[in-house]
Amino acid sequence: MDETDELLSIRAAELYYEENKTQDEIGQALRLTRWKVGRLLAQAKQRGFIRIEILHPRARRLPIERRLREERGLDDAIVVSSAGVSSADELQARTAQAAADYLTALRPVPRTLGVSWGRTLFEISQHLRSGWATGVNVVQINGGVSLNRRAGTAAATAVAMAQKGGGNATLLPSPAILEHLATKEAIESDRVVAGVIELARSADAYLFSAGPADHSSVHIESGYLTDADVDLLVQKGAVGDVVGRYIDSDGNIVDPALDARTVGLTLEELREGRLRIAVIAGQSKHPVADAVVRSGLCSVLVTDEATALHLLDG
Amino acid sequence: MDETDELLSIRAAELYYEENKTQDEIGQALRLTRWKVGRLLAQAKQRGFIRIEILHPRARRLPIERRLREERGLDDAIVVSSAGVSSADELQARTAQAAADYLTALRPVPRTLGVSWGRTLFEISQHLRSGWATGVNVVQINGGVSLNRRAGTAAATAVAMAQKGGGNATLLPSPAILEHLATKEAIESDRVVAGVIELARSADAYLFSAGPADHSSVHIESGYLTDADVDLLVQKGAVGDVVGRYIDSDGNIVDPALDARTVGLTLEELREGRLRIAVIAGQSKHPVADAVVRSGLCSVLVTDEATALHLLDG
DNA sequence: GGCAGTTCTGCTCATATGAGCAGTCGGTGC
DNA sequence: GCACCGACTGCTCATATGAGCAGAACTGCC
Repeated sequence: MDETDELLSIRAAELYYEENKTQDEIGQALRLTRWKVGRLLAQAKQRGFIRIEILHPRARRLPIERRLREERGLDDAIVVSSAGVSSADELQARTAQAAADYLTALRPVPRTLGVSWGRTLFEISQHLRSGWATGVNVVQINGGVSLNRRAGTAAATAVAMAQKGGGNATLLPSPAILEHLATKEAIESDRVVAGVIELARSADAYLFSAGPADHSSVHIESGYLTDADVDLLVQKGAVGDVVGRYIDSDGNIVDPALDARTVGLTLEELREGRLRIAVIAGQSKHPVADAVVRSGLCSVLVTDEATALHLLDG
Repeated sequence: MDETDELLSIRAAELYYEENKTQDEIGQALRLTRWKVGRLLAQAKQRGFIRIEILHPRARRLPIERRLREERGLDDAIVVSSAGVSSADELQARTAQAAADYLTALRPVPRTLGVSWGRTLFEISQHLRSGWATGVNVVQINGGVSLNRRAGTAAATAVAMAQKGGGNATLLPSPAILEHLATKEAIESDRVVAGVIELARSADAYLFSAGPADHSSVHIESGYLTDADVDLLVQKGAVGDVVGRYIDSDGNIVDPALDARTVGLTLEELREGRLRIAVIAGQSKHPVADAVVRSGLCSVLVTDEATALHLLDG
């Protein structure tokens, strides 16, 4: 296509998309046949001169979703558009909304849903509508957040999801990480705790997020780990955590001793679920998102456009 | 339109614009009739959820051009798109290119073109192609820039335009502003200078830019005015200069004494031209652009999208 | 200059889309 | 309970658009 044609295709595109003229009218204006105009428009599109964006908080990017399914072997992918997003919080909210939508539309409806906790999960629970399901029981799959100053976020998440879904919540009454292995083993052998974990193993679907391995981690905020602990994990290759367990970029446990003191489903147990929905958004989580997807921890990913593109160009 | 329909229209838009499905196929996917799909798409457009941008350095914004003509009484307006522009320089270049395109396409071809000088005009001269016209004579309409360190820019502008247009340049051999009124009158009574000005008065078209009234002014750079002079002009209400003459927001001369020492066409003489093309781009020139358009100094405006929108919401 | 391969052009025809209209539904006021 | 109004639905029909094709024009090569 020569320079003249390129310019003509821009003129044609202006008249077509901004002035809503027909290709025939454009032909008359530019002294071209309407077929030529059609071809110029096709070329303008094909060369990427025309950008069409859907500006809406609920807008998704279907082509990117398809690529994630095809190139990353996911069973499903939900990618929210970041067009017109001004803050990281807004992006997080959009992603949580999309996750809530996905859960609501899920067929068959899971009878038991295993969930982790954290800011993302809490937000999803808030975006779910009452009646999003009928009779969904929610069970926690990893140890809770009792030390957190916003106490009860973990419990509130599971309870809200269950209530709005017309079912019951089963909480895992245990810290996330114990100081001593013996304590952890004692807790897990407790009848109640063991029962919850057993229930969690049998869940129809898992819903979890992932945290970045940096000082903003909830484990630091909750007092389970110190800044120094996290620095050490990062040195060992940690990119983030999933259900409280720190993984490297291949999805392997970084620190087996620490992992042994962590209460809840192990990554192997998690991987045995047939439907494993990860919800991960935001720049800081790009590395964990990559690890989670590459290592097959999730079968379904809900994420934002930038994160999805990051996963695809790796 | 209720919430459900809004969401549906977004889903439909995704399938239509991103997946290139037909409205019929979308209907099957979403369990709607194809007419409903068509209506949803129409509403999505109408509510502004669909944004179509033309990404190209030569792209223009025709609807804004139309509004400028209709609401600001311009004979013509050229508005370059700022979609995908990263720097002020790039925007300036796009605008200059558009001005060059406009000149090239101008019919009837002017036999004599009166031009001012400055960065914008120089850039236009560089963007013009050899042979853009056949036999256009170019005449300077205001005093030159001999004190400038980049000496000869003003002359180079006029000469390049004339050469590429197959005609001759007539330069105005005079400073822009004289220190004493007597000197200015002496210069203007010089046979050569008087002849050039006479020629300028008879030009078929004028092409000029405008400068902001701030310390970045070319008059300061060229040594005709000091920082203090400009501060004083601003205090008196100056928003910028056109052909070397400082105007307020109504387009009136701010300082008649200074104006009397300025060589070249007066604003009244400029206004008598039938075709007066102003090329003004960039954030810092919004106030002058406003004054130029409101006071009818130009009949045609070449500008950028942001400046145009500024003119329209005043 | 002539020839083969390629691109470009203007067409026909099938399909996709938008305008306009009559029937239907759901709510409202009496 | 019923007549009325307005909004919505599914249609017909006219128009706009894209696919595909045959001939024209142009290119490089001998």
